[in-house]
Amino acid sequence: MPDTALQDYLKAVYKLQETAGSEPGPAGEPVSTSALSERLGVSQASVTGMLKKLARKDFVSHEPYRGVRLTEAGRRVAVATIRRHRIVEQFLVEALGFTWDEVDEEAEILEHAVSEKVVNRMWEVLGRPRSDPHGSPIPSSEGVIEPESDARPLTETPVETPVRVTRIRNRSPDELRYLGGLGLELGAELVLEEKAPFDGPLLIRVGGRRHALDPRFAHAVLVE
Amino acid sequence: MPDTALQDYLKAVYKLQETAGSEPGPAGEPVSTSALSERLGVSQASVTGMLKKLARKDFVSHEPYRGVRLTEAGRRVAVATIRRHRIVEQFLVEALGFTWDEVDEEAEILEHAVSEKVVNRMWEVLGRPRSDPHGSPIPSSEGVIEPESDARPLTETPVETPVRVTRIRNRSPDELRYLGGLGLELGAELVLEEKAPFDGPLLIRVGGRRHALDPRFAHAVLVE
DNA sequence: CGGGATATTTAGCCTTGCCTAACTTTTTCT
DNA sequence: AGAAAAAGTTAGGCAAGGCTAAATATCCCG
Repeated sequence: MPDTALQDYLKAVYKLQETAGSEPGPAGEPVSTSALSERLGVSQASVTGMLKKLARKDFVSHEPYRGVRLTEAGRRVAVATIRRHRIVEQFLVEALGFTWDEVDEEAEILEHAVSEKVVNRMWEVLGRPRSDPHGSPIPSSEGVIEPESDARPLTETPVETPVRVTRIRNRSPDELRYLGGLGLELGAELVLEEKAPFDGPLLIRVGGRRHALDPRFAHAVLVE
Repeated sequence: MPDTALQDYLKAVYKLQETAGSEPGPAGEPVSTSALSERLGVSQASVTGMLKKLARKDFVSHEPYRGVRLTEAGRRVAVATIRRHRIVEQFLVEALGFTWDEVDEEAEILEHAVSEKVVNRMWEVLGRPRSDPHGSPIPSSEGVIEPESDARPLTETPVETPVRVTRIRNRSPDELRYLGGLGLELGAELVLEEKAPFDGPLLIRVGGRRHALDPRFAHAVLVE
């Protein structure tokens, strides 16, 4: 695909706006050059260059020195890319027997190669799933993302109350395998037993077993 | 993928060596710059440039003004690319419900995006097929291509002898739909009723129906 | 408020793969 | 054979997307 880079940048802007706790799009928080540089593994100068191009094509609005935000057109491209990514992931797991830790890497490439026709067929064959193997919602072909009920990071859940894992926002195969090893899979029941004062490890109980959980992981685990 | 162009060139050299009736590889017929230019839809100058690069990397041997042939390394890359292409095509038809005329285009892109792991899983899920939707053999993962029994072009088959369609070497969706409309599908029985003297249309009978067949199509239909 | 630290942009360069135009080699045809 | 045609190569450019180094904005803190 010729616009692999373009899609990757827009997706990164989208996710960073989202991470900032804002609606990705013209109204959300702007995203800094350095954040994009880090996320994409590319020099800041390269980011600036690409942002100018994206701004010229009206996919982002760029105020020099103050970051970018997606335009409506940019948001559409980003969401379509995320849709392809998540459907491909789900397909790799459900139809081809991959494990959840292997699929992000593969999908990162396939999301740029798979046509709308192919991805829509995959989605049909899978029975029109609403989420991917990590519990992330699959946007509709019209670009709508169903809001996630009331899932919250494990770090913000009350102590001694049973909750269920609904989503795991983590892309590292190693870390996903580690979490899976603890029994932290989608749908797993768990109880938060002890929350460290500031940013220390959490103590959780999953399937009768107790584990200490690094807060960085815990933040990526959404429960309800 | 970074080496999309490289794979496309090597695949084209492979197919052109093969078309010349020779074993693709160091021993086969050399392929001309202009043949590659036409097949790849790229200027002759561009072909020359790329051939120099491929020669530098030892994927082809290039005698200036006299064409190129694949080295053993080049053959391996070409065959692996063809394997991915054909497995993807078969998968699109068998697992995703595409029709045989739609899949070449899609596979042309996916062949560069799909990892060995993914393509091998597809092949397993399909039940280890030996050929693709057009009857073309799927190379093994070691790069071996089973020789096709004694399939011959329809143009070289004796008159009034029933034969069976084993392969259709044609990539144009329009033409494939046209052939399908005549009943010329894999496995179809047909009889060649009349062969024009030099290069005129053939008269064939398929499933009780008689059709005139342009010799260019007829050459692409292999039978046994 | 001023200045150093940090973030961002600009300038200049590289590689890929493509292009056209001009030149050279090979082929073909009389 | 010898010239015209065809095929192939070289030269010079362009757009994409990267990079580093240098210049400039912004931020933050004493």
